[in-house]
Amino acid sequence: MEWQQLEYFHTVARVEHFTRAAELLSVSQSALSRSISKLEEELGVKLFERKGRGVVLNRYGKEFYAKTSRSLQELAQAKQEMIDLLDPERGTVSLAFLKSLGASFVPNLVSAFLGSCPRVHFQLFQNATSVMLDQLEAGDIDFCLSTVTETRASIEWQPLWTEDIFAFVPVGHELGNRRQVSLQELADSRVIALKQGYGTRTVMDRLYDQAGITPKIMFEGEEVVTLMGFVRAKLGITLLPDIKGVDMEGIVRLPVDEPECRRTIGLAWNKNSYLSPVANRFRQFLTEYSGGLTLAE
DNA sequence: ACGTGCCGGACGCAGACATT
DNA sequence: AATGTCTGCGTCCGGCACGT
Repeated sequence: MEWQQLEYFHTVARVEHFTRAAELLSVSQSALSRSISKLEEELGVKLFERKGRGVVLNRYGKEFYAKTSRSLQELAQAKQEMIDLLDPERGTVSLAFLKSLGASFVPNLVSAFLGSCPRVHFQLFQNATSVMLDQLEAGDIDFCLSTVTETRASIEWQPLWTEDIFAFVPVGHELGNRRQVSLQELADSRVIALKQGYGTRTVMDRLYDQAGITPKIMFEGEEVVTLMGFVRAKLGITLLPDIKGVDMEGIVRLPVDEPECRRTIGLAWNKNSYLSPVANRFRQFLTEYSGGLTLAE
């Protein structure tokens, strides 16, 4: 049984006329007649009563029509969803990103993209970098916007920009009045860190390793706001990029001069997965958008 | 008798598949 | 890769049934 046969059958059933149905379907009347005959033969039952100059569904035809209607609707809907998904003006982009980019960068990025493609739908996720890369490998998302750390065989990274990482210490800390510090000078301070798996945590671990220091990790968290709360409560220091929208009361931000503390933010995608036209368009847009930001800074 | 509509045979074309 | 064969689906056209 073919999808086309069902489409022919439903058209004839609706208009109750072979010739008019054939016109609607852009086939000859005889071709339509044969197609319906073949369907009836396959089902082993006649579906139409030949009545005068037209045809009407018999009780078997009515039954078959009712049972196949939902399937046809679902197929038509699935077809339309595929068309929408692939339409660069209307598709869906699924993007996972770092929580630290959720305060302003990603909202502004999405807003700017929707300015040129208002009908595009976004699916947004926030997770640790390793989780997002797992999602990419599984084909659950199109892109991951994160700290460039892990390299995996199936993942392609496009670095977008680099940003400084600062030491955040509580007001009253012994180095709180310094204009800049080295990581070595912070070696004795207890550390409030992001959990393992977060890209920025990986960067932090590498920096401490580079400085030959084993960090005294006092607390591991998932939210920047929580980490800052612990710092404010004088429970330790943390290393993070300068994140907009975080309450800095009771906290001092210190540039770190040794070792060079920076992280690279990049866009990752699965090079073995199909990227829809709208996803490709978004990637191109993001490249230009982040390039403009870098120039502006 | 004529017009209209369905059916079915003949034939052509294109794609799938097997063979060389 | 080229060629031959098979198969499915299309059109064309004549036959038949039925309504006016």
